[in-house]
Amino acid sequence: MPEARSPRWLCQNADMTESKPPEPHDHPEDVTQHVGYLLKRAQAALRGAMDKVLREHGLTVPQYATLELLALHPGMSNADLARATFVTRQSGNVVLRGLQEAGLIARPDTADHGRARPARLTEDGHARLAAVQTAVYAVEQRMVEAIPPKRMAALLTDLDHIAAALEE
Amino acid sequence: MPEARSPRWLCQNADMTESKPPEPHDHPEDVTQHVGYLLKRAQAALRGAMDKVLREHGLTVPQYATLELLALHPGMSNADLARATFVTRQSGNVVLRGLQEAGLIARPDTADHGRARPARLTEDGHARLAAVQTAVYAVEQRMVEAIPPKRMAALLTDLDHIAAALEE
DNA sequence: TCAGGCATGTCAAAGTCCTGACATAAAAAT
DNA sequence: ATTTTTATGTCAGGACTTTGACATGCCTGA
Repeated sequence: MPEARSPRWLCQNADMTESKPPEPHDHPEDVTQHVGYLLKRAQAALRGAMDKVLREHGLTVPQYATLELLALHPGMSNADLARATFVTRQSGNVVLRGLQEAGLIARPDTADHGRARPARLTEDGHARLAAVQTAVYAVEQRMVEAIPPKRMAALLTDLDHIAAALEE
Repeated sequence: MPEARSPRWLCQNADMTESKPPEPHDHPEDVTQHVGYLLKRAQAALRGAMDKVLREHGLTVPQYATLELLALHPGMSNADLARATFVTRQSGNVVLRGLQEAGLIARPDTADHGRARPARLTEDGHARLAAVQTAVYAVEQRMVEAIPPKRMAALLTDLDHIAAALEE
């Protein structure tokens, strides 16, 4: 018997009279069972947990993501980072500026090639990132432990395929 | 051989010199391979596709979600809907007000029990929802087709477990 | 060569959402 | 019965993000 996957916090004033028939896959009329809804739910939970952890270190989620990406790929430009963190260039710009004012990243005032100004972590940036990573990785660990190890690889590829299918 | 899962739009100015060693699971240093990142990527892609489709019908994503939930569970209150759509009560309130001004939902001016005012779809609300559903379900279909049917159930439960693990 | 296309960085305005706070009403605890 | 706790709706303020627009610098093709 499949256990109830519906969150039970929407049962307050609503009439839950009709019980869901099994309706195995394809198009269950219960929206909370759709892939999109579950995806959003998981992402919202992750966002909340990340926010909570990062706030103690004075960082926002996009700021942390930028730090992590710059540690892996030094020299990324604002546009690169914006695409990679799924925000607009404009938002990425304010993120970068905040990071720069905080002294965590540095980028040349003038671009030698094109207009892109490659950003890099400062000493403080590396230190701040290292300090945050333990806390963030603990959150990720909670996620990893929530799913059977055998299915991890499949989950990653499925998520990747979903993203690819929706990005055209 | 595992195909490259890294998006290649971050290879502009960054130095991609060091090639990632396989490092099967657990803690790959490439952040774009972490569960959290893939999750965010998939959700961002979904959000974008939904936005694009819903704009043609004059609805935002939270508004559509509210309509869908009200169709399934008439009588949900603002707080109920806010929780179910993963926004704050305040944001949920403006969503509901917009829907009410558009004549898609109706709720009593006075609460008979407590302060909660149960909301319901109007005739126009049902019609608008039906008009949008075909377009939205087409998007969902692209997602569903992107993953092997055998893994669908596992994916849903995995996403559910992830959300549950992060919500405490 | 040079004209168009394309990518990037940035500005201004608007929109969206959240945090913090308060008042009210039901439920629970004392 | 009174107090405390919890839940809801709402207001004001601010933080963040997006849309739209413009200027600049490569790059490709005629």
